[in-house]
Amino acid sequence: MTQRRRPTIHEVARVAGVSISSVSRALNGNTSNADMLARVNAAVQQVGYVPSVVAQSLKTQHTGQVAFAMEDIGNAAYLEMVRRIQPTLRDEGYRLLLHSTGADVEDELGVLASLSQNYVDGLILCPLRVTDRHVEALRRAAVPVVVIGLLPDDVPVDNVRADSRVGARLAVEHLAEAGARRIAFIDGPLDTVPGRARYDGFRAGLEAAGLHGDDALVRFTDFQFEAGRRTALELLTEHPDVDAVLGANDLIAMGVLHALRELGRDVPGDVRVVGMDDTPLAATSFPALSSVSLGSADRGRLAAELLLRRLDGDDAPPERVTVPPSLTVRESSR
Amino acid sequence: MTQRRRPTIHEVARVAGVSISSVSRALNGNTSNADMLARVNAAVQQVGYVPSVVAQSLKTQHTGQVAFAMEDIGNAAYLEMVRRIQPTLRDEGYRLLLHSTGADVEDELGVLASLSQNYVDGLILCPLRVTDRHVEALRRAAVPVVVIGLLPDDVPVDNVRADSRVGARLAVEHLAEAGARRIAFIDGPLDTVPGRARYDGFRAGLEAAGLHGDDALVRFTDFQFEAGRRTALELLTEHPDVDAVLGANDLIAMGVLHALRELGRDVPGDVRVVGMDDTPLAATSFPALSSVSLGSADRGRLAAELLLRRLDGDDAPPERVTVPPSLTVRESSR
DNA sequence: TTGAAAGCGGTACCAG
DNA sequence: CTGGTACCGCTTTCAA
Repeated sequence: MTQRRRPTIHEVARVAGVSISSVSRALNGNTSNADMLARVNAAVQQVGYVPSVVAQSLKTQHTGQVAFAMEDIGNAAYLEMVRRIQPTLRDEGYRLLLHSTGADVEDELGVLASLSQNYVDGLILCPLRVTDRHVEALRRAAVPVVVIGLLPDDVPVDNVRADSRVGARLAVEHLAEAGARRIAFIDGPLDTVPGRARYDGFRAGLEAAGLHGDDALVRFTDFQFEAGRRTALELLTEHPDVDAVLGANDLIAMGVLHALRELGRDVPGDVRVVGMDDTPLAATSFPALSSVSLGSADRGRLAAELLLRRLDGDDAPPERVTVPPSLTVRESSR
Repeated sequence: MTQRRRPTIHEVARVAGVSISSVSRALNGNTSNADMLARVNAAVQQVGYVPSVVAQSLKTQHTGQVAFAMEDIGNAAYLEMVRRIQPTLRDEGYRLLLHSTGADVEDELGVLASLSQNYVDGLILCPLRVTDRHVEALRRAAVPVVVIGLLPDDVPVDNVRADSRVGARLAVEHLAEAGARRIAFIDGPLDTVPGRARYDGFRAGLEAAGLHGDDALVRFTDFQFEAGRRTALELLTEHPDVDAVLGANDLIAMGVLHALRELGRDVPGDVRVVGMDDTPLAATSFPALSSVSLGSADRGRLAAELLLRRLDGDDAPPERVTVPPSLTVRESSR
C-alpha cells in the first residue's frame, strides 16, 4: 500500500510536453488538434492521472453532489424514494449524500443551514414537521431545495406531494363499497406532516363516501408495528362493532392484522383492513394486505427531476407537483 | 431568491480589520487573543460567513466524506447497515455517500476506480461478487476501503464478515432438534458472496447436526419473495416428505410460507420454516418467522469503526472481524 | 491553437 | 501574535 501522491495535471503536462492548459482542454473536449489529444491521452494513461473533483469543484463552484434528507431511511416510504432518487441523479452525473435526521427537528434545520458550506449543489428534503423556522431556513437556503411533503403555499421552493386526501378516500370508498359502516382509523402522530395529511384525508374520505365519522374510532400512535397492534387491540375491544380499519401505514396495518388474529376475528370476513404506502410488507403478509400507494417511488423520481432542472439553471417559478395515489386491493379487504 | 455570492474569508477579514490568516486561525481555535476572537466572530456574524468545505478539502486533502457501496439499498440487510453506518460516521464528522450498484459488477469496479477522484476519504464496500478484478482494484484503491463480506485472505484491506456457517448451523441444529429430518434449503445465486457462504454454511450445518444432506433438497434462485414462493412450490411438490425449509433470506422464507399455505400444509405442524437476516418482515409475518440474524447492523457499525480508525491514521495491518450470528425462534419453527 | 497567469477559498509557513 | 504569501489542483481568460 505505497501511498504515492496522486499525479496532478502538471505531471501529465510534463510527460506530454505541453502546458497544463492544453491538458485541461484536451480532457474537457476543447481541442481540435488530434495530435495534441493523442499525446495528452497517452500521458494520462502513462501516469495514471485522474482529475481531482475537489479542485474542479472549487474552480467551477459546482460539486456534482446532491443531498437527500429524511427522518429515517429505515422507513419504507423514504426507502422507495432513495431507490429512485439515486439512479435519477446518477444518470446526470450527480452523487447522492444521505442525511438521516432521526426525527430531530434541530437536525433538519442543521442540514438546511449546512447547505451554506456548499458541499452539495442541491437538496431534497422530506421534513417530518414544517415549522416557521423551516420556512425561514428554506427561504434563505444557499442552494436549490425540493421539498417532498406538504408545504405552505408561499414558500418559494419546488414541492412534490402525495395526495393523502384522495388516497384515504380511495381506501374509505373501497371499504364502504364492500359494506363497511364502522370504519376505524389508526393514524401516526397528528403533529407530523404525514400524520396530519392522512387524518384530513380520512375525514374527507368518510364524507365523500357519505359516511358518518365517529371520533372514537380514530386513534393516534406511532407509525410502527407494535404501536399499531396495541392500539388496535384497545380500539377493537372498546368498539367490537368496527367492521373495517384503515392503518396510516403498512406497519400499523400489519399490527392491526395481528391484533385481529389475537382477538379471533376473521380478516376480511369480520373486519377488513387496508394499509398505506403499499410496501413489500403488504404483498407478503397473510392475508395479503390491501394498501394505498402514495407513490413514494414517483415522488422521489419527480423530486430528483425537479432538482435537476434547477441545477440546470432553470429559474422558472417554484413548481408544485402532486402525485396521484392508487389502491391495490388484496385479500385483507376483498 | 437573490443569489448573492457567498461571503469569503476575505470579506470577514476586511470587516474585522484583520488579515485572512488571523480569521482562519480564530475560526480554527488557534488564537489566544480574546479580542481578536471577538472581532472575528462579530465579523463572521455580520457578513454571515460559512467556510467553504470545498476549499478546505482542496487545501487539507481531506473531504470529510465516506461512501457506502452495495447492490441495492432496498435489501433489508444493507439497509440495516446504512442505518448504523450513517450515525457512526456522522458522530465523527463524516458525511455519507450512497452508491447503489444494482448488481452490476462493472459498476462496483467503477466505484472502486472512481476513488481516485478523491471525492471521499474512504469507502465501505459490500460486493455481491469478488472477482480477480475486484482484488486488483482493492489493492490499488486510492483511499482506505473496508469490505463487508467474504474476501480472499491475501487482500490487504479491513474486512468485516458474517458467519454464515455458524448461522446456518444454528438454524439446522434448531430444526433437527425440533425433529426435522428432511431439511430443504432455498438459496440465492451460488455465484454471489452471500449465496455461496450460506450454501457452505448449510452443508456444514447438516454435517454438524449429523444429518445426511440431499442435493435434491437444495435449490438456487433469486433472493426474492416470488422466487422463493415459486421455488418452494416446486420443491415441496416434488418432495412432499420435506419437513423443514431454510430460506437464505427472509424474503425467500416468506415465499416459502406462502407456498406452504397454498399447498395446505401447516406451519410449523407439517413443515417448519426458518429465514435469514432477521428483518422486520420476520417479526410481522404470520406465523411469525424464525430467523437467523447475521448481524447486519453490527457489521455496518464495525465497518464504519474500522474505517474511522484508518482515517485517523492507523496503519496497523488489515484487520478481519467476524460477527457472530444469532437465531431468533418464533412460531414458524416452534 | 497554444501557453502564461489569474484566480476559486481556504490553510499554514515564515518573517517581523 | 500577526500579516504576507505560497500553494492545494484545476479552469479559463488573455496574448502571442
